[in-house]
Amino acid sequence: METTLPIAEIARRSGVRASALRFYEERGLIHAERSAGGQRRFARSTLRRIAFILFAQKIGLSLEEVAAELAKLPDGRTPTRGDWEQLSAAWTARIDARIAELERLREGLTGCIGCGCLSLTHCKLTNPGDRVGAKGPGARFWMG
Amino acid sequence: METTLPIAEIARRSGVRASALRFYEERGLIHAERSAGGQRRFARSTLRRIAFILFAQKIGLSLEEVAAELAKLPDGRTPTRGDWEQLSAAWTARIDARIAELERLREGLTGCIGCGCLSLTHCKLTNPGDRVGAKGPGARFWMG
DNA sequence: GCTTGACTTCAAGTGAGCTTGAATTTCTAG
DNA sequence: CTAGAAATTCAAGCTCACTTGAAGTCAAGC
Repeated sequence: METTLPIAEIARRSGVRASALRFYEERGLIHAERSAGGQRRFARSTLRRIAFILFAQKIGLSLEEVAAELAKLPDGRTPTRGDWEQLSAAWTARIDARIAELERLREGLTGCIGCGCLSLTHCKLTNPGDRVGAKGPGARFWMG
Repeated sequence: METTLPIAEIARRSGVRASALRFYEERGLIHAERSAGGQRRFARSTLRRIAFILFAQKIGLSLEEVAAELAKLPDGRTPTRGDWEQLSAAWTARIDARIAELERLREGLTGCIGCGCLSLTHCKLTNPGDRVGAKGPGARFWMG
């Protein structure tokens, strides 16, 4: 059983295109040994790293943020389950925050439709005379 | 009380930069009358339209999708509260779906860490011999 | 009338996250 | 050994959602 995998195999198993894998390597997100002829040879553990990247992207991290997270992994050894869990633990909060935001938006949608912004009747009452116009400049105060 | 507002005023009240407002107009998301000299004059109701755009973006719609939604509004008259509610009603489902996805991701994070992808111990048991590799090609089957 | 600031258009630039194409080299099966 | 599949690098291109800059016009106060 070979210990390393060529790029096409990693691409096939992860569902991530080879061009993207090269891009990730360039950005330092993954690493590959090289064959005698200079072709990439990925460790099996790279698959988990890629899974982590996809996961992180799904919950809204940029590649740069993912790189920062992955940089926290131990250098010498293959990461353990504990290593991964430590990395991902902090994300629960992030997911919760995003869920809370979406719930807030849904509230706005069914109720006031985003009080102070989208309502036609209610918010005219609470905000007579287009008072928001007097608040001065400020970026995107409607939505944060 | 003037019935229309210049671009800077709309920018100030909405928190959206003038360049973005011009961009939105170009894409047909908002509309402006023109002064004798060719300057944009926005109706007050444009503010609500912009709020709608920001709201839609927050829940993940592209500008193109927002344009499609806004195209459903009645042409002749200023949209009523009912018009807006009708537009935004369908989004509750979308928000719910996104929340459900995030909850699923959170599950994977605390439990198996995305079974079939991130676990080290458990998924080796349920998926011995790297079976995922035998499933053939397919894009991003890990995360959908 | 003049100055100043707000506004105009149009083209080009930005950044994230890749993809595509060209020219070339390496690997593998027969 | 050879054909052809798979890999390489490098530069350029793409989508989205804007921003920036240049060059010029409009509007309002003195």
